[in-house]
Amino acid sequence: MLDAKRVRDDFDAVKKGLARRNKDFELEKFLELDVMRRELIQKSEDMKSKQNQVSRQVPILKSEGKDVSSILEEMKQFSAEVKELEQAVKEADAKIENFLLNVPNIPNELVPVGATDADNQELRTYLSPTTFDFTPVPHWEIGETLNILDPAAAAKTTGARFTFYKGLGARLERAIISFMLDTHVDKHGYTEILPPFLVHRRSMEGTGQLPKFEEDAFKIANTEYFLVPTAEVPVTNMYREEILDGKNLTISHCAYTACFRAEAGSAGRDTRGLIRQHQFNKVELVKFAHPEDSYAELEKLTADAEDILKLLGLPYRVVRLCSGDLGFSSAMTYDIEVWMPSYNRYVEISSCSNFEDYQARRANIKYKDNAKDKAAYVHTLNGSGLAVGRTTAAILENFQQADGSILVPKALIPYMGGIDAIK
RNA sequence: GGAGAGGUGUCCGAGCGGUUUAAGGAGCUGGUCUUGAAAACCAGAGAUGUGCAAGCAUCCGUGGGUUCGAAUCCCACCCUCUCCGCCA
Repeated sequence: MLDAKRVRDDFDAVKKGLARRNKDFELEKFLELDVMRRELIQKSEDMKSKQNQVSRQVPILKSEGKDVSSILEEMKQFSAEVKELEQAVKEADAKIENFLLNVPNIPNELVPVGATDADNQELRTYLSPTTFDFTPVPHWEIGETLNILDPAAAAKTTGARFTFYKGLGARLERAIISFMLDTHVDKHGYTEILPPFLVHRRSMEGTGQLPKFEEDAFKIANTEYFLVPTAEVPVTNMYREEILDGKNLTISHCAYTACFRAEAGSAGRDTRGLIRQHQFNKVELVKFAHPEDSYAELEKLTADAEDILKLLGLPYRVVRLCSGDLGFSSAMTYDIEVWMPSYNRYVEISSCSNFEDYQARRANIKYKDNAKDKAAYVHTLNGSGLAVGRTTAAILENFQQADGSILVPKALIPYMGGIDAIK
């Protein structure tokens, strides 16, 4: 969420920045609420101050043997008024918070203004789209032919948008998870986390999944638990309500979790294959950085995610999301898109974002370089490193052979127990 | 799931209705002393809101309540620990 003070003091700049999202957020309403709130605060605090003064006098007067009953009687009424005002302040606070929760982050200046993903800015490509001297087949067909994916079985046990991985399919998915984690830990210097797959409401709010996107989340019936839509939620909220030692920044974590998404509003899209599932595996990268370092860290994080695709030999490109495609909490996002032959286009496999202090303010994550410094909000970043199911799909499609077999990328062979092809 | 104990500042820990402006100790920061350090002594130190500022207000797990006044009393919830039960 945005800083109320910043919106108030730097109103025109904030309004201008947000205008690039092609939507009016009616910030003027905020100003009204803000004035109202501060008036109430002033009044209520003045009264509380008076109340405290009188209350301090009572024991003194009593010890002097004076009669205080008339004071107590008078204060009874006063106290009731204070309570009313306190309630009004609370309501005003809630209104402001509710308003700000519905205002997205201000896009970085580098973010191109645009409406849809067509306006995203391509920054670089790696390798050329894969060519075949035979007719390639989509990964869902490969999965069926090789008997390594079984969505029909999942339909029986669970429903649409789930799958069973079988045999070498399961092995491949597991190999990719291990390969990604090992690479990020050993080569890129991240600290591995294996978090809970369930979180409570406060965590979902801390990272901005709620309240705006409740319909996208799976909630466990009769509880306040949600299935994690991404490891970003538990890993970022690990540090909620903390003041971190600035010396320990940048903190870099990588985490594997299964991810669960309701995919409300995606009905009929990507219904076949591994591209859009209710449950999928992902290795996530999360960073907590000094504000002045956060954009350099975004470049590093994106490069670390790209490195996985390079090591696997998959063609991809990197785009900078335009303002219309930019996520609600993000100030700037790079999408990494892998070449997917069945789609005959690039498909998102990672989304690397700098949230600046937007998440940190909501989750109350601060840092101090020295004991005497004033605590300031950290910048949070995250990105997929990478989506595992989509990586499996990309490997099946890009490395398929004329005989229907799949060549296992060199980097994965050790993780496959030496198996170099799936037949 | 049952029974019990407990959550106080960076940490340990006292306080159980009004000089608490949260005792005391450790650690931390600065200073004195010292060639330097240690020790000793002195001083300082949090967060949030509000205000130009001085200041004021709030913060003792969380949320309510009682009271002129709550860390302290009452209610609900959360979490931790111990024992029992169950369990991968």
